[in-house]
Amino acid sequence: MPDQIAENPERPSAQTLGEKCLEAALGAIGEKGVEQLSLRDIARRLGVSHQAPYKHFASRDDLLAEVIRRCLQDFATALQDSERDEEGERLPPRDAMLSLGQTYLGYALSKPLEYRLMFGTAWPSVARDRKLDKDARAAFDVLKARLGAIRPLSPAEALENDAMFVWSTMHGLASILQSEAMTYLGVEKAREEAMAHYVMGCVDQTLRSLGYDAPQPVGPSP
Amino acid sequence: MPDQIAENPERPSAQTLGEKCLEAALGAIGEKGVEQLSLRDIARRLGVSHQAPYKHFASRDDLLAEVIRRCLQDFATALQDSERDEEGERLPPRDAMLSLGQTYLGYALSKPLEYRLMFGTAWPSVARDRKLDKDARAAFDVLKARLGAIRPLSPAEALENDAMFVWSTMHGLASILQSEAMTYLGVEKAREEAMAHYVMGCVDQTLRSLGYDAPQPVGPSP
DNA sequence: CTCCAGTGGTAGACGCTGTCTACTAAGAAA
DNA sequence: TTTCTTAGTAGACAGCGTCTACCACTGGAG
Repeated sequence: MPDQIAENPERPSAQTLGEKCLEAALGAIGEKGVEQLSLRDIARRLGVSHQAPYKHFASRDDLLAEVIRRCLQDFATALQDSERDEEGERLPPRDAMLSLGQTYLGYALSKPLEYRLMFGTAWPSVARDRKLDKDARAAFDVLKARLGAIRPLSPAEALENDAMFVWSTMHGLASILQSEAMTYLGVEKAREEAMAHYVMGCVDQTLRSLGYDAPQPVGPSP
Repeated sequence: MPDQIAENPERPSAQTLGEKCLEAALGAIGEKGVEQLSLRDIARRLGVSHQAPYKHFASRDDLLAEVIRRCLQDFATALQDSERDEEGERLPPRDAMLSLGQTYLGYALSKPLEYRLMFGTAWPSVARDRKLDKDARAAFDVLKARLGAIRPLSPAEALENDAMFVWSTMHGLASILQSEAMTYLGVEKAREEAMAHYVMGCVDQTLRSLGYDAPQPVGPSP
């Protein structure tokens, strides 16, 4: 059972097909939706036999899980990178938090395909075995750390609660925006952006009232 | 093209199979997930030929869309009913709003299957033709009306903005709770409920600071 | 009464899918 | 040289949605 191939880049051509499969899968999902993802289709796209992809992925769901993992890692990296500005300078904690929100929403809107794949689709059952949860947790940890930077004295549990509130709203808003929900609720496209901005303002205001107003430096006493 | 059958209950036996299909579909989805929903499977469950369901539904997606519609209607009714207490008495506006939140989350948790079907799965493409959006809008309208009851003087646009914030958070929280997200983020089951309660408290507090504190009676001036 | 159209069911076929098994060619290792 | 692994091919099978054809029953119109 291969199952764990395509990890260490030894030979160039050997790994290429597995990698090409991942790319092609993302493209295929973009064209026809994740429901229509078919191993035979991507084999056809790559001009190989319908069985070739099985040398790199144990099953259709295995390929899908791997695609999702790439997305999760890319997403977590984007969130992490939002801590610094264009010049690579670390932003002050509060600005970093706002930047995180912008990045989160921007990612969901600019890569709706990937976002839906990560958070809008039921993960294939093999996701558990493939330890996808570890990659998902990385993204949530960025959020917790960002809040913790503003209030380093807060207990971890309080930070986690607040992070859950922020995540809930951001995730809900992103889900609504990237689905056609706004459209079939009768909201015109022009107002969508304004509404999204408003909702984010609500989160900001709530955080402020929760004490995430100004950066709280580490106190002098132990 | 039949397409619009199973609407008016004329003969008892004629409509039964269509209805049975809907029930069986909901059951099948509960057992094997919406991805695995198969017309042939439900035909088998009902002991009829693999083509019999096609006399009542034009396609697999058509059946699925109809299932979703039933869920949406049931959901909207539940939200609407939350306006009254056990004795059928109308709650005061603010209490009605809180009751709506409880009902929303309770529905998502007690009927995760239906909730995911409505808001967690990509609607089949025929949903547009079948005018599912009308049913979805009914649920959102309940929320807007509930907020409007507290602040009858607010312009519709402001109410819609605030409704979007409430909906975003509630939807995000519900999505997170009914997926296994909390589990693979390492939150133990015991804390889940407390976190959900905390997040709802955040929404409540935000609404309060937005002026939805006390019921605002209709003013005397036009 | 007869005819005939519509309605709800059956059966068969087609092309698609995932996946199992067997086979082959190339290269590395013994 | 022989043998083992790897990455590909090809064939087969069952399950799926859906198209088409066929059959039985109903209820009116003539």
